[in-house]
Amino acid sequence: MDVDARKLRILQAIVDDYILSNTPVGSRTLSKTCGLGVSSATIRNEMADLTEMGYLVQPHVSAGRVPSPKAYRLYVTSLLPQGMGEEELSGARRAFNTRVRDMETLISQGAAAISDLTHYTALVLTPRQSDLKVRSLHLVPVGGDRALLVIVTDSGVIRDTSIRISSRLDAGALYTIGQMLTQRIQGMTLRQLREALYGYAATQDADARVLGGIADLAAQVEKQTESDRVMVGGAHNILYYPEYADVSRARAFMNAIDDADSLIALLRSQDSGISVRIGQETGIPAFADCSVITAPYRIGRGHTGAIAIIGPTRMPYARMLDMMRMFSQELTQTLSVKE
Amino acid sequence: MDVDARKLRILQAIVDDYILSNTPVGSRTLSKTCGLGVSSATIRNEMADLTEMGYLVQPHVSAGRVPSPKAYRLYVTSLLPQGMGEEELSGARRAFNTRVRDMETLISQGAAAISDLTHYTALVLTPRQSDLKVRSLHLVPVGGDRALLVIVTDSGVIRDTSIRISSRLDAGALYTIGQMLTQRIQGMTLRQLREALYGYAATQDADARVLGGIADLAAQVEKQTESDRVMVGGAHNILYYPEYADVSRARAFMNAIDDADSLIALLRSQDSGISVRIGQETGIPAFADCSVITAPYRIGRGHTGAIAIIGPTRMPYARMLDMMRMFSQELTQTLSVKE
DNA sequence: TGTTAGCACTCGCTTGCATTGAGTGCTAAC
DNA sequence: GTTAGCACTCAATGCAAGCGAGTGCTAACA
Repeated sequence: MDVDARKLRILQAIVDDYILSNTPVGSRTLSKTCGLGVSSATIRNEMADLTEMGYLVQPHVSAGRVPSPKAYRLYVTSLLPQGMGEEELSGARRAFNTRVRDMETLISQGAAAISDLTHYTALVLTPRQSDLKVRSLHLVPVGGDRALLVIVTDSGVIRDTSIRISSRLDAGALYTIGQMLTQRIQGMTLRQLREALYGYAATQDADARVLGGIADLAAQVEKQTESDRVMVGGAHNILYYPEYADVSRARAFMNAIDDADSLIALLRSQDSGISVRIGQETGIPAFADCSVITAPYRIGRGHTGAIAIIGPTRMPYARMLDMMRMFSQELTQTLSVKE
Repeated sequence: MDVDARKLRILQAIVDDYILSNTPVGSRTLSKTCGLGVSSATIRNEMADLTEMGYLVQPHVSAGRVPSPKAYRLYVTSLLPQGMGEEELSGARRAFNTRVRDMETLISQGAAAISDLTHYTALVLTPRQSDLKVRSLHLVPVGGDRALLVIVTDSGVIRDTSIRISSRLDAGALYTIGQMLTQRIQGMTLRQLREALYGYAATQDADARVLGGIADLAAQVEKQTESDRVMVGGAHNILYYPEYADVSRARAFMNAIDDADSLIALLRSQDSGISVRIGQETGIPAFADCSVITAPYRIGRGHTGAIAIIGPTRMPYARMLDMMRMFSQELTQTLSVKE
């Protein structure tokens, strides 16, 4: 059987309607709204075909039809209606830009901003940083046996962590050490830096030995550069969707959202462009009834972090794709202008 | 009418039972569990008295009794049963300490740790820092027209923010400026520092002028020191309590949790010790059915930050008070050992 | 005087049943 | 190929009956 133009039109109307209403859509209402000028009976015949082909599902025999994941897939791939108007989009762009001005606020507020603007749960994956080049390294005493390690990279990104130092070195000594180390490591990638630090620790290099906590330092760099971080915003937006009126489903969702590792895997597994994953395609059981829209953003030339929103499969895809595309562009631009 | 010993005993049994079961407790079950060896009829008489006195509430005439906020208040004040055993408590202490080792992790993970261990929603209020004394100030170039400002205080706490600097100063120049400023401001409180910076900006002091962004700097210091920050952890723990099986209640709760200002007010309004606020006492309408346990923690000698948990009024107070007391002690100790 | 057994009564909850109505599939006519 | 008509299905709604946990009251008892 073939999916002809009229079937497509009807399918699109069903998805559009269902996205708004969240109730199975019947043939009668459809005959009025889809604009084909055919009667409900005709629609019924077409719907029967679409059901047989797996695009529609009937909750029960006397209910309307609900789009299947397969229908959403087709819809996203080739049936997207008009997206957001330009004026609406630029409003959102302004709202977004007032909240995300640099890498720092991206990490702390980006997820919140995206979730506020989309009303979905938002994820921000920080860029994998092991390929960034080191520009300089600084040590700042913070009292006791701890110092703040600041690594400035290529794209202005800072990795700062507090590390232990063996003895009470004063600010001047730490500054000198920082300068010294900077000279040695300038231009290395963070990955190389980490390896070099482990090398220093092993060979007891005279200069490096000054820092008692050199191994600690290397370990910190490793931890910071290897493990991506993912920030979640607006997880409880999910409570506004009737699909999650049942608290146990909301709980399952929240638990999945808490599992940073699988979220990272989810965001890392994207292809280079913006992508939509529907239902099972997410690969996470708790998101079987959800869709995930992922978009990359870039820092400097190397790739790449990712942003994502998660919501019920019933999602206004056209709008959300516009939004995510815009966020991605704005972020990439904002973060590379910094350099 | 008098609240004699037996009434107290019965009230305590009712609260204990209700905390576990979340169902109105009847006279029959009570006569078996409260250990007084009296019949249900006697209990009924006592319960009638307690109801009249406002300690108990009947959802409807043929249901058991439910403790009123007044009952919880009495319970917390003078009826607390045995708290946690020492071995159980020290287990929790270990779990907590492996997750919160310093100020930094306190801010980023403290709320998560507390909520995980208590299964309630946890709040961490960062200490008001305007009274901390400045030990040193450092500037680290991070590319472009931005520098990282690190202020090291009295208690090893770091406030770091990125500020704009007018021209491209290299690391050496920034270091010198940092040293210079450190000499001038050492020993000031953060509040004094802020005022001094505004002073510099106004008088065009020769040394300070080097920093084009001095006003920016002052503003940042003000922002960082004046506005308390509150971190929330485990907000969705609330979904595990049947009191919030209705999603609209969960939503209301989440919205209240998102209102940082009122949370800060809530945590700031505590007295010096550990405190329990029940229902209306919280002063936040959305928490009318909740209790909040607040505990202060100290950094150095000045006070103080606060931690809190929020959950349904039906809360195992004895355990939670033990826990919060322990968290508070551990934090205070961990953070002052740092010095 | 305090305690207890007994009993009628209340009322939320569950179960079962009939009704409703939106929506379907099928058939026959256009 | 399209449409009108019709019988059928089934979730949802409303209603009544029965159940049972729990109460208040009264009378008897220690």
